[in-house]
Amino acid sequence: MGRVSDAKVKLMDAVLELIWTGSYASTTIDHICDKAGVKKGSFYYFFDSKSQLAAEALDASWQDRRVELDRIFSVTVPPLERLQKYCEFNYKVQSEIKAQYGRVLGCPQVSLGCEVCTQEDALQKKIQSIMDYKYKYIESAIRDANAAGLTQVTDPAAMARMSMAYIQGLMTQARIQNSLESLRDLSSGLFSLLGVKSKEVVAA
Amino acid sequence: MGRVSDAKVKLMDAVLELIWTGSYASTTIDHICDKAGVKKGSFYYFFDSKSQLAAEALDASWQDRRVELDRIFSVTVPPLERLQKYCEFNYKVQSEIKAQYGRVLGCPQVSLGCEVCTQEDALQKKIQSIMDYKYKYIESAIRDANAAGLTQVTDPAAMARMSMAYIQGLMTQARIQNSLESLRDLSSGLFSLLGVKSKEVVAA
DNA sequence: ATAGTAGTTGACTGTTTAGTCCACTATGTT
DNA sequence: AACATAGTGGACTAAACAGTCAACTACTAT
Repeated sequence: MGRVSDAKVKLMDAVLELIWTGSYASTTIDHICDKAGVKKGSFYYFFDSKSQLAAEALDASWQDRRVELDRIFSVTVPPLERLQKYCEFNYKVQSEIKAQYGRVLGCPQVSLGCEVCTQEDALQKKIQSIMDYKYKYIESAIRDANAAGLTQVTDPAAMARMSMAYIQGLMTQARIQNSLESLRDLSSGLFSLLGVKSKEVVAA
Repeated sequence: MGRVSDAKVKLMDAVLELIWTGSYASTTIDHICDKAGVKKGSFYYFFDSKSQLAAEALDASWQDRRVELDRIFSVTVPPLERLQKYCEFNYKVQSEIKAQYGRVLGCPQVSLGCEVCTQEDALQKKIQSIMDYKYKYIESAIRDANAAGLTQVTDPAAMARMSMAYIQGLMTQARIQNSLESLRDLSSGLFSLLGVKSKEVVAA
């Protein structure tokens, strides 16, 4: 009953794009509404604040991304190949983003998390929980690689965080430098970190 | 001639602290002036804009940091020990920051660079140039390690960037999680990345 | 001691911002 | 057809914001 609307979706799309191509604090509610083609009255009809919108948008976007990660990290794929594919996937995403926006934009969780962690508690917690999911993909792949005798990682959880730090670090570099170069060969560093020789990876 | 002033220094200190503990865009000129105990008229007497102030402050702060890095990366120190000391230094700095502010704040260049790179060109270039200096310390240590037969890194420049990505990635994680934990053992991952066995490091 | 100058002050402008409010409109349901 | 209701529009307020300016003050070189 009543009229139907896609304003909510439009606002969520707009806020993500504005934050990613710019920053959280520089993204105003007016900008979001302009970009979404939605009036402020409608904004406040659906959301209480920018941070609530951002949190919901982040969550929705993560639900989409999750599907792709589940495919990449399928347990039917050999563990080191999962990591290899994940590196390639990151490169692919950033290439497409650069083609679309003319800029490498890096990891949205890192950029946003880094900016708001001291100021927006609810958002920070949302980002933290998304990151925790991401660690689990890597951690599980490492455990499986250990089980297959491909690695001898003593603390897979800690190594998963290190691995993500390495990947996210290069993604952040890529954003700051606006260059895809350092992302081309993401996996070789990752495998060094895991103590895997390149030959073993090719074999796997 | 005329009266003397420390307002410029106070403004530079204030802007760095506000950006680091918060973010660039959320730091207003009024906030900076309040924190520095300086009136806005004086701000505009010394600086044209927030971005100019930030760039000068960043540069001044880098000149201080440089002295410490020159000591840590002294060529009289064995190359792998330099890297070890650099990791320990990063941990020490973040510990002190956490003791002072109640938060881990990570690397200021990364946080700021990540936030402003799509919006503030002059600032972005300043940050880029500081980062380029940082890469050189690592790169040189890697070359020296190669020469000493401690590593066999084929592209020291690329590996320096990877190494910094790893360190900065963990620093960013530490900021987002507000935890020093992942920084405790920064060096072991770094040495894995470089293909060095821990025993060789201890020996060095 | 005083003149010239570097630096300070606070009041001022206009703009952007978040957030409110309510009359209005479109749509599914009966 | 008309009612109930989900969603819209736009005008409004108050606060925060960047930036300006001219009168003022304190210092130092002579």
